[in-house]
Amino acid sequence: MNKADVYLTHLGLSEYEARAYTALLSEHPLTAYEVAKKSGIPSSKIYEVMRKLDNRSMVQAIHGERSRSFIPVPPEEFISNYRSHMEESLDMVGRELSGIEAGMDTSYTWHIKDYEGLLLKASRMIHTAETSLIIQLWQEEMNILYEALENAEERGVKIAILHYGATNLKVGQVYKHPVEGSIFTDNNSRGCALVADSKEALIGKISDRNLDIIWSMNKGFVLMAEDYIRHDIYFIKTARRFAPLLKARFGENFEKLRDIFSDDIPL
Amino acid sequence: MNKADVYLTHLGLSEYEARAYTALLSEHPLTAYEVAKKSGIPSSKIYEVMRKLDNRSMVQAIHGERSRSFIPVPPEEFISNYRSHMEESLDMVGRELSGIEAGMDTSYTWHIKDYEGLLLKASRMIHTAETSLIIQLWQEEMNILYEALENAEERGVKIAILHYGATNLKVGQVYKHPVEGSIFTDNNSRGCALVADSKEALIGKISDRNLDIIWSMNKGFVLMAEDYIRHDIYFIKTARRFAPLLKARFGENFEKLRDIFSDDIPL
DNA sequence: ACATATTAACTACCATAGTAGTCAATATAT
DNA sequence: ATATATTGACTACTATGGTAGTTAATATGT
Repeated sequence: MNKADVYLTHLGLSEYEARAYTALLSEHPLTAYEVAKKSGIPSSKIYEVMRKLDNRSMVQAIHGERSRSFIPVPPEEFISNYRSHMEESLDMVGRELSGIEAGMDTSYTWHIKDYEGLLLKASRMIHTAETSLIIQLWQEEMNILYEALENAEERGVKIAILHYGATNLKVGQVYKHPVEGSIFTDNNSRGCALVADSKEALIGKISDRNLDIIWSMNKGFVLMAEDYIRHDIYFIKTARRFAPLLKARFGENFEKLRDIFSDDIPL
Repeated sequence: MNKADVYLTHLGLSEYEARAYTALLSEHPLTAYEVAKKSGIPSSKIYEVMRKLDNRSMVQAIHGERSRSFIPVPPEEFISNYRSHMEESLDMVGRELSGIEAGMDTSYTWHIKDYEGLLLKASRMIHTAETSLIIQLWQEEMNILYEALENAEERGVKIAILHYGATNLKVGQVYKHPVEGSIFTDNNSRGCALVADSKEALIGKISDRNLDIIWSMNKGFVLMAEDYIRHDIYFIKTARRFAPLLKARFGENFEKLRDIFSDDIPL
């Protein structure tokens, strides 16, 4: 099974169906038997498989004198059909579920287990944000979410980013964190925090193969997360502005001052 | 199983999974056992079902003192996640298949069996048209395809429509066919023809429960279909312009003149 | 030419996995 | 003790992948 077939099975085709379709795409018209040979599908199975593909309107039988051959729908057409089916179903699900749904939950926490889940949640938050986004991220995640952020900014969402690592971000108000000495450089893990519209927050830690992310709309949690990022930003602004002075007064170790200044984060 | 559940199964959930999810949506948090009661799922199955929903990240277990309860992901989030998965798969399929695909087929004819297939094919043609669309449709299909046509016109596609039945279309150049006496009013069936970019054509007949539609990129076929519609349009224009004169000369029956005038269809 | 392979088209049967459904067998709680 | 909660064992149905076998046409060899 090649890559294309794998993805086709993701779309609901059986392995044989996928293989028959891709085989037919690469050369057509072919008789069922020829498709079997080309695809490695047991020739005994091929008729059933072609019948199913025909029912899905993915192939079309053309009748000759004594043989029946098949041609495939062009992939773009299959894709476009599939998409419109999907959108319709999603639409209906949305419509129906909105009727069922009880008042949204604002107190529980959601524990995200995998990296993909994290990115999905973060994307969704950025996409649905209406007024503000406060974000603390590292390069890796930032790269993935960057486009969504540009998009949000265009919509008029105010964005503040506390960025760890090299940066030349062109979106929102960016504060570069002096990575050295941060709690987040310990043991191969990096932090990650995101607050949208002061309504929902995601916060957690990404280790090499280990995720520990929490999302919630719980008001206390959101407030905490927001302040957590905000304070770090204040600290940076403070440090940036008063570094020489502070160093002179307190030595190199002036982190305790991080929450003294709390005036002008643009939100 | 209610409507929502049916649509959820279309998206790949099992019946139990769908029922458990919707039950949980309508009230949460609930323990597995409570979900079973509420949804009518055998309580012996509910733990397995909840585990699956958990794996799909559609529900989240929250642990209390002595009981484990569940909360659902908000439907919008489920839908948004599902969609992004789908789009990704479709994207990959498109990418992979474009490598496989042999040169597109221009000689075979495609026989469309069901009304849905017709609409899908027609929509796709309208959406991918680049320069021109010549269309002959009745009210029913026109209503469904209208939006796609507006869209095409905005893209700069030239559109000529031969429309059967009452019309106040605001898209393209519209010719209203004097339905009375047309071959298409016979025995409860109506015609249907569509040519895009002079490259692909769809033509056929829609009876009450019977479809007989052919699509092809075969050059002869396309030419034929295009002329077929065009001639009908010429006839209308002719009739419209010279009706009194013609009637005076040939009587009421002047249909044979339909292909004398062939000057100014705007394509 | 006649027997023997090979190809083509198609049916039948089996094993496995997932889902729906039933029936106990235990825990745990009040 | 009795309602509540959880697990396990087992049946039935269906979809899928896989193997075997049947029949007819087409080639091939001597």
